Amino acid sequence: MDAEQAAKTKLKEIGMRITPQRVLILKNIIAMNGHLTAEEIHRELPSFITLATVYNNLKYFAELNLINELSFGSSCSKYELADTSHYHVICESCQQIADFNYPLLNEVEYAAAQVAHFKVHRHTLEFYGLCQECKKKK
Amino acid sequence: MDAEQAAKTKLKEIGMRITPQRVLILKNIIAMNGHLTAEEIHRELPSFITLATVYNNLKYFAELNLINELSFGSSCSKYELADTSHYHVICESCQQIADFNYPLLNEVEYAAAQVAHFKVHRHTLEFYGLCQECKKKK
DNA sequence: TTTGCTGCAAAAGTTTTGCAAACTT
DNA sequence: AAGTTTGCAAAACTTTTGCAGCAAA
Repeated sequence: MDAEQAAKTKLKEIGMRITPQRVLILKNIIAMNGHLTAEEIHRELPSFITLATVYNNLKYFAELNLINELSFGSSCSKYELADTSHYHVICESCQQIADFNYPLLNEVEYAAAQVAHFKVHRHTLEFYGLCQECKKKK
Repeated sequence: MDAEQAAKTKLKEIGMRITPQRVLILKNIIAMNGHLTAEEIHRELPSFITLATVYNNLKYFAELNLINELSFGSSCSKYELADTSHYHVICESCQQIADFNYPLLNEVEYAAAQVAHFKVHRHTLEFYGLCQECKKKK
C-alpha cells in the first residue's frame, strides 16, 4: 500500500473526514518517516495548504493517537507516526533525534499506574546526551 | 538548612553570582517543591523581579543542571529541582504531574548509548494517562 | 573596577482562533 | 442539506533579546 492509500485508510479508521489537506499532511508524515516540525511538513506541501491547517490537523491527529507530538528539546514540537514503538535518544547540542528500539517497559508502566493511581495508556522514554559528531567537536 | 540558605549554597557551588533575584527564584523552587511554570514562579516573587529575569535565570539554572526543564504536555515548560531522581506520570486531561520513584534504568541507558552511538548523561521516563479524578469524570 | 545581571520594552517564534466560504458526507 | 473544514488574517502566548544603568565580586 502506498503512503496516500495508507493515509486515507487511517483517516477512515478513526472516523475523520477525508479532505485533500488531511490526506496530504498524513501522507507526508508517513512518507518522510521521521520527526518533523509543523513547519517542515508545511514546506513539503502544495502552497494552498496553510500552516494553520497543518497545525490544526496535527493537533487532531495527535488527539486521536494517530501521531505523537514530541515536545522535548527545541522550541517547537515534532511529530511522528504513532504506529511504531520505540524510544528516543536526543542530542542536546544539535537537537537531532534518533530512534531506539527496545522492548517496552510494561512492568514499569504497570508499577507507575499502581503507585500513582492513574490509568496509564502509554509511556515515553528519552535519553539525552551528545551524538557522535557533537561528541567529537567538544 | 532553610530554603534561602540552600539556594545561596547552590548558587555558590555552581559559581553563579548571587543576586537577590536568583536567591528568591531558587528559594521558591526549593520551597514549593513541585513542577512550576515560569509564570507561577514569577507570581510568587516580589514585583520588582520581571518575568524576563525569571526566564533568563531558569535557563541558566537548567543549563547548569540545577533544575530540570519539563517540556511535555502543556504549552509552557515546567521546572523542578534536579536533585531528586524520579519519573513522571502525567494526566492528559488536567495536566497534573505526579512523581514516580523507581530504580533508575541504567542498563537501558547503557544500551541506548551503545546502539545510538551517543554519550548519554541522563534520561527521562514519562507515563501518560488519566488521574483518579479525571478517570471518574469519564 | 570589572564583569555580569536586571529591568524595560520590544521582538521573535510558535500555535490558536474567528469567521465566511467551500467542501465532505 | 447538514455539518465540518479550510484559508486568511489576526491574536494569543511563551520565550528571547538589546541596551542602558546597576550591582556583585
